[in-house]
Amino acid sequence: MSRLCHIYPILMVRIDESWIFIMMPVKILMVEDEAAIREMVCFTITQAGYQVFEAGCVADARIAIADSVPDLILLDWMLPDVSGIEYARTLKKEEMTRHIPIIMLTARGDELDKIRGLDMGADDYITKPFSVKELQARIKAVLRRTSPLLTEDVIDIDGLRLDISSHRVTANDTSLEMGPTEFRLLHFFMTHAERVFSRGQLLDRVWGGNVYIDERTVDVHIRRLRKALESEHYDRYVQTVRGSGYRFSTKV
Amino acid sequence: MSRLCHIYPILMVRIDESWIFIMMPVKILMVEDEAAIREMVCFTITQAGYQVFEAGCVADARIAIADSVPDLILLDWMLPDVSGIEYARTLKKEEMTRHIPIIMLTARGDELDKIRGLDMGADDYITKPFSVKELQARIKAVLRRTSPLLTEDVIDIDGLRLDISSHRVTANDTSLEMGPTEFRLLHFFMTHAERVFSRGQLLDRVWGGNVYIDERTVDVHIRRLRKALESEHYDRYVQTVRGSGYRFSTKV
DNA sequence: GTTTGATGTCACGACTTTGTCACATCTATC
DNA sequence: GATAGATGTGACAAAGTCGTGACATCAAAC
Repeated sequence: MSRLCHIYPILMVRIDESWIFIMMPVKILMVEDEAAIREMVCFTITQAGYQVFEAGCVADARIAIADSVPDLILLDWMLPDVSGIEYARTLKKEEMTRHIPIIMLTARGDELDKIRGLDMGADDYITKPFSVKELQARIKAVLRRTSPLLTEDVIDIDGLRLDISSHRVTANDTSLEMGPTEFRLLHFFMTHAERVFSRGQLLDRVWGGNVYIDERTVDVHIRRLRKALESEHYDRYVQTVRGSGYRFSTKV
Repeated sequence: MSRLCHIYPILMVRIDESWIFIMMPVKILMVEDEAAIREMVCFTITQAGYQVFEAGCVADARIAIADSVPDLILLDWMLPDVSGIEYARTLKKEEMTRHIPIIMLTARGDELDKIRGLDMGADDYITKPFSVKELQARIKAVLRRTSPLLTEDVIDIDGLRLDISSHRVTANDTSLEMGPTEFRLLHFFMTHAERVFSRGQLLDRVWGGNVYIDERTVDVHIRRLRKALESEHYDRYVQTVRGSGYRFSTKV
């Protein structure tokens, strides 16, 4: 049990006396300088079953994202170094981060219209102070709108079907055999299709982070995944992006 | 009585002067903050032969579900922390819980349409106050509709037949001998086919939970079950999913 | 009291998975 | 086309996972 937690991306949430385990958790990055709000938000979204990591300023956020791409960013608009608005624009322009949904946190309601007017590409806005319920609701709504596959039990992309509850991968009704790591890797790819991930980011999201593994190991597992998919010619979906990493894509 | 209830998922129900034993009871989680209603519903559905566990709020419900996945959830729509509607939506999106049928409890009839309009994925609705018989009927109906095998007395999957009342397993009219634990294990598998269960989950559902047993014991009983099934070549339905657990499946 | 059958634990061996490495192949650039 | 850097590929040892038979214990039945 403890071993699993180290090796696999399982989130353990302690609530009172018992532990909850979450497979392949959704990662949320919170960028906020006020420690009090950070703590409150952190608690809230951990309770809701997400994995959170925090940054107090844009510089820290950049470092955090380089290590691990989040599935959603909560971004305060007043930050010590760069304004949240500017940073959101930057994120939406860069290839690596443009797909990540952003929820902006604003201090007062009357700023909301001003910020909205600036249109820096955020997917939703929430004004402080907000209730726990409101935040959870907005996170869920944004994730459902922008990344519907994240919470699906059966993911079917162009005939390649991954079923989590029966732990099976089928291609045009042919069952495909693969190891646990390849299964997790494919799951991550299918829930994050059309996006490029570096080896380090894949190690973080598929292997669970905090693991010191040679990045070239990812290459080998990519190879094994391709081998598992090649009998039904789905290996062409696992694409190499030279100099950057890998991508799962149905195009080309 | 107390020992039986702890070690095995056997429910003892007293009717008049005699005890009735129910194998592998259906687990129902009730989420409701009013203690009076909770008590009444608890009594009602225990009488009907189900096993109930209660939660006063959504936070408690989460803990309860993490320990043991129920077969049905009775969900009040007004709860202290998160509204029942929101929680129902959450449950229906997460892979672990999406297949669990939900019956919503509403305080007054005139709210019913409003709630129904929100369509949070509940399988049925019932308005307070309700009669004992009505609740029992709806539970039965929902279970029959969503998990037909759970309420069956005889389950037949591809020639493998399990008869609960006569406590017998036959394969193509050949009687198969197995121990009580293997029988319960097979029953659980056949009512939850095509899904992978970890050793911990099997211990919880087949052994009755709250028991500190070495997880490897599950392996041994899987072995005994396979041995019992192998004469008629049904052992191939009991499949190992490396790194995850076991699955009962007619495929491959 | 003895027998019988069921059950949980253990030890051993077979098998699978996994990270690393060495070498082959490819690609961009000069 | 020569070069350097990046990626693909097969092999391997170590670690992990699972199957299997044996055994001690316990409770019920005789």
